[in-house]
Amino acid sequence: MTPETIARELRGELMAGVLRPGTDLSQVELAQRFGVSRIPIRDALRILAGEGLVEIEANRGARAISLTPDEVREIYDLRTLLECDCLRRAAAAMTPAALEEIERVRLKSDLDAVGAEWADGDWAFHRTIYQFAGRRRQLVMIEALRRTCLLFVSAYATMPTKTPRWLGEHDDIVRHLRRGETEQAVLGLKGHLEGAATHLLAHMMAS
Amino acid sequence: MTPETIARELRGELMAGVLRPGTDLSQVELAQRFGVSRIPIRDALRILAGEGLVEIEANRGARAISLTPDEVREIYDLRTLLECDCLRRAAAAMTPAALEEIERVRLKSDLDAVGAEWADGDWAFHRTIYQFAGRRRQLVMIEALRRTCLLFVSAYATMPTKTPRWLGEHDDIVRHLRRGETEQAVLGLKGHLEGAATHLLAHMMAS
DNA sequence: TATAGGCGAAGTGTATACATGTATACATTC
DNA sequence: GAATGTATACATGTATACACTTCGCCTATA
Repeated sequence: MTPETIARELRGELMAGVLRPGTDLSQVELAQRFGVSRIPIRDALRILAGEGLVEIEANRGARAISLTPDEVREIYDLRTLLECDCLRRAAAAMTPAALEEIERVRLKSDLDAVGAEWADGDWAFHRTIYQFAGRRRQLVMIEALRRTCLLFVSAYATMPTKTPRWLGEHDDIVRHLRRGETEQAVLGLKGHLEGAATHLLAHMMAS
Repeated sequence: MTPETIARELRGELMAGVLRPGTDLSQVELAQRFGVSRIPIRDALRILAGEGLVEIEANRGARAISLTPDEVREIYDLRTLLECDCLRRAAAAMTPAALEEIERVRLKSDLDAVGAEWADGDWAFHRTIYQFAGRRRQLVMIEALRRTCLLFVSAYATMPTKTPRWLGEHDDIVRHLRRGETEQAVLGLKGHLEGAATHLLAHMMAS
C-alpha cells in the first residue's frame, strides 16, 4: 500500500464516478479504509492534487474537483489545440508499420467498446496515434486534461448510445491518415472532440 | 514555515539557479535548514513535483529536474502553441482600457529590465496580455512551462545583452494589438519565443 | 428573537520514533 | 583479478502522539 498504489486506486474511483465531484476526501476515513496511517494518504492526495483531480485547502482537507461549464469548455479547447497539433506531428512521421499498428488498436478498441471499459479503448486508440509524434510532455498534458474531463463524463453520463458513431469517426481518422490527408484527419479529430464537449456540457446543464 | 512557504522558497532557488538541475534534495538537510521536521519538507517536494520542477523516486529521494535539448525544444513548441492561442483570444477581447493597462505594465517592466528581476518584468508583461483571454487553466499551464524553461535560462545564461531587443519586441506586440493586427502580433510573439528557444538551446549545447 | 461570543468536537498539521529500503565498502568465492 | 555476496551506514517511508485550526452549537445578552 504505497502512496502511488493508493493514488491509483482513488484515481480509478474518481474516474469511475464512485467518488463524485465535490466529495470530501477525509484523511482519517481513507487511512482506516486502506489500513495505513494518514501520512501515505496525505502523499497520495498530494499526487492527485498535482494531477489536478483533487483540490487541497490548508487545514480544510481535500475534495474531488468540481468544474463549471466554462472550465469544461476551456479544457476541451485546450485538448483540441494540443491533440490536433499532436496529430499533425504524428501524421508527418507516419509509416506503413505505424498505420498497421494504429488499425490493429482501432479494431481491438472496437471490441472493448461495449461496457464500462469504453473509455479505455477510446484512449488507447488516440494514444497510439499520438505516440508517433514523439512528444512525451505534450502527451502527459493531454492525458491529464482527458482525465479531468472523464471525471465528469463518468459521473454524468455513460455515453452508451454514442459508441457506434464514435467508432465510425475513429475509422475516418485512420482512413485520412492512410491517404496522407492530414488536414482532413485533423478536421475529423476536431469534430470528434467537439461532439464530446457538446455532449458533456449538455449533460452538465441537465443535471 | 508551511509546506507552501517552503515550496515557494525552493522554487525561487531553483529558478534563480542556486539549486542547479540534477541537484539531490535531501529531506534531512532541508528539514535542518528550514528548522522543521521532514513531514512539511515532503509535502513541499510533492508540490514541486506536481509543478514538474522536481522528480521524486520512491525510496531514492527528490532531485531538481534536468532537461535534454529535445525536451526544451518540445516545451518551447508547447509554449508557442498555448501562448499564441492565448494572445489571439486576448486580442479578440481587447478594449482601450485593456490596451492602456498593457502599455503601463510594459513601461514598468522596461524599468525592471536591468538586473536579475528581468524575468519577472518580462512575465508580468506577457501575463497582463494573456489575462484578457479569460483562460485560467491555460495560463496556469503556460506559467508551469515557462517556469521549467526559466530553470535553465537562469542556470545557463543570464541573458543581459538581449534585453533591449526583447523590449523592442514587446513594443511591437503592443503596437500591433493597438492597430487590431492580431496575426501580426501573433507572429511577433512567435519570433519572441523562437528567439528565446534558440538562445537557450545554444547555451545548453555550449555547456 | 436575533446576534455576538465562546466553548467543544472533529479533522488537519507537525514532531518524534521506529521500520524499511538503498548504497557503499569490504570480504568471499570462482 | 573479477564478480558476487554481505554488512553497515544513511536516507527515505510510516506510525503514533500531540498541537493547532476550523466549524458547529450553545449560551448569554441586547
